[in-house]
Amino acid sequence: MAAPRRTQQERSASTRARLVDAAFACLLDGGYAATTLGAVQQRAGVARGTLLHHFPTRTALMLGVLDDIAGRRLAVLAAAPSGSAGPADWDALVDLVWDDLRSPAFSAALELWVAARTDAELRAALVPVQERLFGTVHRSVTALVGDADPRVPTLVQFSIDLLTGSRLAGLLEERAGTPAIVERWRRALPLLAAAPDLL
Amino acid sequence: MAAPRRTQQERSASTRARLVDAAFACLLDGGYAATTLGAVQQRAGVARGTLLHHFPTRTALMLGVLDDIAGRRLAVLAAAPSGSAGPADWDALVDLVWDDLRSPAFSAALELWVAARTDAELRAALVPVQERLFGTVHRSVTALVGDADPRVPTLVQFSIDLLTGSRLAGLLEERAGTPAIVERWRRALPLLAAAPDLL
DNA sequence: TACAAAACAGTCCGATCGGACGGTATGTCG
DNA sequence: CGACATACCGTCCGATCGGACTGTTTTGTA
Repeated sequence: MAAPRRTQQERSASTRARLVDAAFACLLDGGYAATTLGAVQQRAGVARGTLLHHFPTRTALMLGVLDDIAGRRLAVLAAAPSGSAGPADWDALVDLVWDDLRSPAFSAALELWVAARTDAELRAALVPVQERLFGTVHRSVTALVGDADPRVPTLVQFSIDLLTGSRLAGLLEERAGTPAIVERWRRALPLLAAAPDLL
Repeated sequence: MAAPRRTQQERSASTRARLVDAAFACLLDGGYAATTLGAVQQRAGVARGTLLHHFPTRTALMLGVLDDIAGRRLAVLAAAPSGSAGPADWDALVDLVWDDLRSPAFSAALELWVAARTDAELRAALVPVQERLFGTVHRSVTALVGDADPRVPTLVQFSIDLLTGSRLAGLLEERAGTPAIVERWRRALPLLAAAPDLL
């Protein structure tokens, strides 16, 4: 063993991380239903009892994954360059959102999301996270573009929703036209930003 | 019994329909995982053997539901008024898509969709249906708007994707700002349609 | 009216699920 | 160093899953 001495906190955190990572991986390539205690346990190289020690129920494990995903997405946003005070950088906005949507985290989050629709406990935990995430995304992305214009929030929401829908349509199989759509939306954004009579 | 005489085909079709409806309902309020043979059987008021007689496997049952959903959505599109040759009716486009997205069929389809990401057999059956559906939606909706302008397909795709993303965000809990976003997109569409330099 | 086929019914089975539990090793602190 | 807490481990259990199976009723045909 290369780790001769580790504090309890280190041991615990390390195992927890391994479990969350394993669950995330299971979620990604097997979906919510296939993310069973056995599969996660095996993937993490950990005994059954260990898993249930850190996460007393399956839902608790899912919430752990959720926190992890949310944390990572928030970290990405925090690392994004905040408003350069220059002209609204719509390209950067599209890049930021689009990259996020194409990350594995989105697929895993989608699994949890859809599962939460019919699982009260999961939904109860997911809704606040979602709101916090939406709020932060919106704030972070608005900072990228500037908020002098009252139309900015609307255009940001347009972009998020449009790209999300686009990503969802390409979930099963890459849609041929998607890159073109994203590219055209890039060009459409400044037009709308300049349009005088858009509320 | 009010049905004194029914041909085999009628009986069979009726039971099949009951099974599909029951599976659809299960999918809707329990999700994919909770749509078990037992639940469907019980909901349809049918014995186990009957279910497996009509649908030899669970996946076959899901494919039955898929066909049903696809058929209904296609029927709605077929019933939509085709191009009145008047000026592009963007409002009708938004209505058509938005109504479809808010129907229960969308939630059920989403369950199948997400499940298909990690289920090869389901995906193999879903991808062609999806393409046919997308194509028909696009064609039907384009007919509603007219295709004189080469920018129309892009704007149609923009609308579908944007509304889809908006709907997804409101899946767990109605997002407060969603109606406003839809309303603003209604106003944005003609602006983009009139913009000269949008490819 | 006799009979084959198809719809329908109910029971059974191996596999697997989430989770409970008691026991062991490993850090932590008086 | 000894008592304690916490991380880790492996086995067991009731419930439930998908689906195989055999028998019964209903229907169309000869």
